[in-house]
Amino acid sequence: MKVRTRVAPSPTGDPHVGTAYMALFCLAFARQHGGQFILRIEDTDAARSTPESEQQILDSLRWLGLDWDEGPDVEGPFGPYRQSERVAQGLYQQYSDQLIENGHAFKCYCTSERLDEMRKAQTEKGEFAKYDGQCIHLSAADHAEHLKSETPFVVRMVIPTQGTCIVKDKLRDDIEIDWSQIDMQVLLKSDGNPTYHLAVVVDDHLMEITHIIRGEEWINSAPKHILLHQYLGWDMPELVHMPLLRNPDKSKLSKRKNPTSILFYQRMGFLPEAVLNYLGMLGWSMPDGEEKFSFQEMVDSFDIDRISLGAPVFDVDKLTWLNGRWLRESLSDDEFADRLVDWAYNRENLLKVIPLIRERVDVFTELAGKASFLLEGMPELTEADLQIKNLEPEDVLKILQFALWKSEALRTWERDLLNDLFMQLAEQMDRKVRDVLAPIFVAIAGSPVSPPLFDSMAILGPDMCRARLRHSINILGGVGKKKMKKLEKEFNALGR
RNA sequence: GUCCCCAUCGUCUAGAGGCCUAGGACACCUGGUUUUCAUCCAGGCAACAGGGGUUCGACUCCCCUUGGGGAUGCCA
Repeated sequence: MKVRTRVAPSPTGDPHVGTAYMALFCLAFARQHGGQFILRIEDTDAARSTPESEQQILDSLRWLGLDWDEGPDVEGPFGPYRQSERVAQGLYQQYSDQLIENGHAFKCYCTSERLDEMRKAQTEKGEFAKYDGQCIHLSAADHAEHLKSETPFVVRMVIPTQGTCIVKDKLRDDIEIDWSQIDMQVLLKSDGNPTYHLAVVVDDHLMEITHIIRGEEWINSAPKHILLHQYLGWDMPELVHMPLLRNPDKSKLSKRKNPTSILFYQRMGFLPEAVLNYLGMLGWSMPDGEEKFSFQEMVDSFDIDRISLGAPVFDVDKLTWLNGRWLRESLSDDEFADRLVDWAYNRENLLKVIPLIRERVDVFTELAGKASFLLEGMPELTEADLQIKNLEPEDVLKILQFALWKSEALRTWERDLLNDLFMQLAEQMDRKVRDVLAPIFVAIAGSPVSPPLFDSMAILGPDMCRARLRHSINILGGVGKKKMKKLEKEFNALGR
């Protein structure tokens, strides 16, 4: 059997290190067995998917060297590799129809209001919230009537009313999940797009995926996937559920608490081989215990049974140490110079910076000091640096937190949009623009005197800016749980 | 609430019943090398969540408790 693995990110935000983590193990496993690794774009959520995000995912996985054998930009025999294009071919519709025909799925006309109420009532009774099956009993006449009145509908899958599903996972004992705990999953949304559950099953089968390596968060939906394979008469691929990367507080790694974007680590000046090495040592180890290893070395000694199931905390300190080793031990001076130029010390990057700096210098020697913040990581700040004229320390903290939230909501990171965003914030907070911007200047530029803020932020990019805002918030002692709730309330009251 | 997964130093991990007085690494502390700093070297601190079994013998196997996490969407 030829091994084929896949990673299937949805292009709905920044390229996540979790995606790279899964891709790394998929690739390592595939390479170890002389198999193939496929990149598939799961853009069935029309409202949230963007082409920019897709491009970033492609770029950052490629930056890491996680090259795919087939994907949206690499021709392959099982294309297209973008689900939206597969939707256009009517691929999922066809299987959805087949499932309905065979009595494995049904059309459901229930409104979201009714479903909300139903779930609420079930939860209150201490039950597992799931669809109550109302539309499963509809007669042919009922369906005809709905068809005539063009009632929007979804397609749901039929779930056994009793018994247990056994989920086989290569890394753990058999998992038993009662069918009563499985909802009659929507397969086709009312807009005609498939949900993840239908799309993943159809595509994995059609693309001849043999091993599904994915996050632990999917264990509970595995029964749906197994059942769909049965309904369609297909063989189920082998399952490997990887542990989830965690924040220092052990919750699932999230951008609210940590920089999660691969772009951030690139921007911070990490080497791709070090990042990959670090991801590889989370949940996996070399047989001889060596911590520094290249991807090829990982493949050469790869053994899926050496994956440990405890949830690893993503520790930037250790990544930094490892990156230092790569820098010192694996690069010649020549290569070091080349990498540095590739990274940021190049003409293209300089041309972004010069327009902001040239008016502010008289001789070249002044340049480094004024532009350094654009090439640095976290600015070195103390609490004293964040004492701002006209503002109480509480206000500074609040402004920074609000700025962070505002910036998290921003979809496209551009100068003018940033400008609008913070003008709006000042207005909503009923404060002078200058006062609101002052702490943000310090947090971003490391000094109250700096080139224009929004241009600088645009150059630094969203991840670096968010990280710096968070950095300053932490310097001020951070925001406790209680205070966070209060601030959140206040923030939401600002309106949009 | 219900279901599922997981559990070794603060963090990443080694450990497949006796090799464990639990090993390595990051972080931290101490000392050495270095004009300084960094690197490097040497050393130190620090863990088997708790309770029951099984066994001649449990970090390792089983059960319970606790803790953490996840799922519970017309998001993936």
